Amino acid sequence: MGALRILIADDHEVARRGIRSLLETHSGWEICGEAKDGREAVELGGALKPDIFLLDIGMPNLNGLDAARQILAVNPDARILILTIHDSEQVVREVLSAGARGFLLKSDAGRDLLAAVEALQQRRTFFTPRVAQMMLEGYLRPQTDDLANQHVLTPREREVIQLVAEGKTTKEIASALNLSVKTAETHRTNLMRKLDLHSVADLTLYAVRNGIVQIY
Amino acid sequence: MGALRILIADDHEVARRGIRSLLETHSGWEICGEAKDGREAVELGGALKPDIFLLDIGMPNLNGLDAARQILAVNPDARILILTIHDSEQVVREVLSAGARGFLLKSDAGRDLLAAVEALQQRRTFFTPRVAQMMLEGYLRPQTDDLANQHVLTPREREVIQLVAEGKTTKEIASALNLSVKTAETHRTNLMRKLDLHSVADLTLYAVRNGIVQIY
DNA sequence: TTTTCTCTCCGGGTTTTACTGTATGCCGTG
DNA sequence: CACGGCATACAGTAAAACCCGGAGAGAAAA
Repeated sequence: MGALRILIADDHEVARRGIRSLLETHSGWEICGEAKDGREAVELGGALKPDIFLLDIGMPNLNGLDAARQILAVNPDARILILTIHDSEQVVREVLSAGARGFLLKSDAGRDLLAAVEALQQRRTFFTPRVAQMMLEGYLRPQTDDLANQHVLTPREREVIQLVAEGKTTKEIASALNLSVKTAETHRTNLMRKLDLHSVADLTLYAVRNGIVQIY
Repeated sequence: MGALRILIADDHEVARRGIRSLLETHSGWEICGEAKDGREAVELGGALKPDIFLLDIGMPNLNGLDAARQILAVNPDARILILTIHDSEQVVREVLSAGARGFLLKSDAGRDLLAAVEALQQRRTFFTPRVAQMMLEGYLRPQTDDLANQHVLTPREREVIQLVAEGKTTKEIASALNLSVKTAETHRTNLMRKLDLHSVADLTLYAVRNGIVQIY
């Protein structure tokens, strides 16, 4: 059997070079092509028939998720690994619904990329523990897709995290929501446990990332 | 004369690899070190005395702009090239005021990185036409309240607020900056007094709004 | 030179968080 | 109906954050 043929799609040349350089340390793998956006990835995918597609999400012309859907529509056996800088639950869910077999943060790529490609080579899936955790908590229950984010946190918890992220103390939150201080505390505790976060700053960044509070 | 010694700082290993791979195509250049955040860049800079620093802006622990300021404070002859994904006028202005000799978008890096490093090697500056245009527009315009805000905080305070916004406890901050816990506390207190903010969440939002921490 | 600013450090105090539990009623699904 | 998830509420503890002071060294500005 021949080498495992991999197609890389990323709009940044330095990123493609970095990925290529990392993958080339592994024998038996071949970078059969590079695409600078999703459209090119789809076209090259049809022409080159790679075994594995390595797609960035944020690309011009056609993003990686829509590219994945198009690739899979033509070739359902394509193995797709999504590589991106974003890691909100919303993104994770979209990645999964697009049909990707793996998902990797760019910040983790240095450590996990080889393992991820190996997993896909052996027709397994690859998700970092953090993403796997999100999947367990969010995706396994029936998803109504559009309001997906709401399903991880309860409505009450979303109210609370917004107030936390806006700088309110627990006492102020309790007062604003007509709760006892103890109840507000419980919601905070549950939020931190659910999201595996352990400080107000982390909760605030989560709220920003997920559009629960407005930055501007 | 020896090789031109270059230090690379980027929190993503794939990015560092890509940059390294690109620079290694040029003879007479040597990557003397890699840093995964600004603090490491400052430390390695002191130890290795590179000719050129290649700094990403969005990095944990210490961002590239504050790292540039610290490096230049110790070694005013350091040549610094900023490499980033953001290209707002505000960012350009901060890059210039930090004392960088060059500024490059990551999306342009594949095309322009070698030329940029060459420019700095010859003790010239490098700015892409797009950035040069922004400089012209940005400098003609009197500074808005942004820059004023910038000067409200001391460099030390910016370091502290970044770490606070990244979810570090006061103890962890003290340890990271080699301070007593009391000193770290004082900086926190002063930050809150200066900015008229009164919670970690408010500090975090301030840091996000002012680009001291990266959201993604 | 005097003044101001920055960074450093400390004592002593109160308030708030973070975390671990327990518990009760409500409500919708299977 | 039983079960699970949700919202509610409480007890208690250790840690952290917050806030009030003060103070010295060194650098920069007036």
